[in-house]
Amino acid sequence: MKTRIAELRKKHKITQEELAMAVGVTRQTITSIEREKYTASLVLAYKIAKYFGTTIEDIFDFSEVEVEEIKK
Amino acid sequence: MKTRIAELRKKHKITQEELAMAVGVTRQTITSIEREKYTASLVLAYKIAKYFGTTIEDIFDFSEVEVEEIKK
DNA sequence: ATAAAATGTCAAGTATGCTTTACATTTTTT
DNA sequence: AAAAAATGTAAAGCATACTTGACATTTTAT
Repeated sequence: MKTRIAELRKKHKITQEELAMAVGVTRQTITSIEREKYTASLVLAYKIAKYFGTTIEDIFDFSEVEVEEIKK
Repeated sequence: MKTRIAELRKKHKITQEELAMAVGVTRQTITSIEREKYTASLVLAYKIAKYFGTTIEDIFDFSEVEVEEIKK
């Protein structure tokens, strides 16, 4: 899954290590998520979003996720 | 993790089975998430949120998640 | 140009998010 | 009250999200 993590890190001039420490994971986890090796868990996604002061949907790209909506 | 899934299901009068089918998981997965047996994955959380026409943060309760914020 | 820092990669191991199957229990409908 | 529908539970298995350790490669600083 594409994310805006690397972009936000560069904008704020922080390393993967610094972000990793702030959100409680290893630097390799941040690398893997940025490189789309795997998708962040819900809790980690939230922590990253809050760290950058925004929402999960603003950082993680769900455009390829197909969704149904409830009928009213 | 607490969620508002059961509440929204009741409000809209749909069963766990119906929600499960709509978001592409088994009925037992919905049960497990409602009963807090485990936390939904990011993609599933998004699908459920979109199904009910709202945001992840509105359905899943992150109040117990500790977060750091970037220093400006 | 060299050294240091940051990032990428790999592999093995652990934990968690799901699936499947089956039955129990509760709730709703008849 | 009985039957049907909905939900709860358990266990085993699979896939994925992470951790750890180590080294390679790239980027940045000197």
